[in-house]
Amino acid sequence: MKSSNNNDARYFSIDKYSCSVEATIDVIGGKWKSVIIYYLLDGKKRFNELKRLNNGITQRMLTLQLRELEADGIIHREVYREVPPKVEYSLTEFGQELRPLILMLKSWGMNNTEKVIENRSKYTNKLK
Amino acid sequence: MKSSNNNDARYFSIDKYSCSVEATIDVIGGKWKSVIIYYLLDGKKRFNELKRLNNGITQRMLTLQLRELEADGIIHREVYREVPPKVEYSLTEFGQELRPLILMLKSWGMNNTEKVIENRSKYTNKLK
DNA sequence: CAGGATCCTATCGGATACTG
DNA sequence: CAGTATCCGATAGGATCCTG
Repeated sequence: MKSSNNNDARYFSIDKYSCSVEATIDVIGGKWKSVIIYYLLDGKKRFNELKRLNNGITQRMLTLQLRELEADGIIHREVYREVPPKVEYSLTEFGQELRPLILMLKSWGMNNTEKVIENRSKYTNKLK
Repeated sequence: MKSSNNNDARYFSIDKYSCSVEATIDVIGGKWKSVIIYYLLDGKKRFNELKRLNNGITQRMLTLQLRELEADGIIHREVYREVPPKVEYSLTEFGQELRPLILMLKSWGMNNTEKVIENRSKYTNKLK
């Protein structure tokens, strides 16, 4: 979470969403969230583990995204009082309900990303 | 599209995506795209029609999002040479392949948005 | 190890005015 | 009607340094 003030756009009411598609995207959208959830589908992960899996994400962004997912009730954050510290992230039961959705995102991407890339370059060339 | 220069982040190769989930989100993510696609599921729509349906979207943003969806091969833009001008947007065959995904986004949102909102406010209060 | 705190830039996205 | 063009503030996101 960015801060605890109530101006945060994430804390508007349900009326904020004119379409429920938008609401779902608000939960799993953004550059990293759906990928984080994807990696949590097969079990809990530690902070640095997630950082390695999400190639290129910075500590700051990972922290922010994890906090938002936690706030939405999608993931659980378990802190072990040890030295050195150990924190494990896992999907909540509620978060598990995203499984079919995330798997479909994965599947669509595997089947169609190449075509998208190809379309984009064709379109760019057509503009010239 | 923002411009025709090749620095545009959208024109990186497939290697840009470390996970295919990320690639899919790049196509349907953002604040408006999935909603636009949702409204196109039941047939072609004109520009201002989409503008009205996407409550609050500005002309500028609608144009930008439509151009990107067109570049990715998701939608088709049909221009009628009339006065006043008439432009119709529709899903391509490729875009139709997103149907199950979009419907699942819609369905998840309908079933779970209230709980998300509730979780968020609980979380915020816990922080105080 | 798992972050918090700062600082900074780039992109997102809105407001307004104009046009073929 | 369906856009462009321009300006601007807000937010996303990265780099770096610090710490229990």
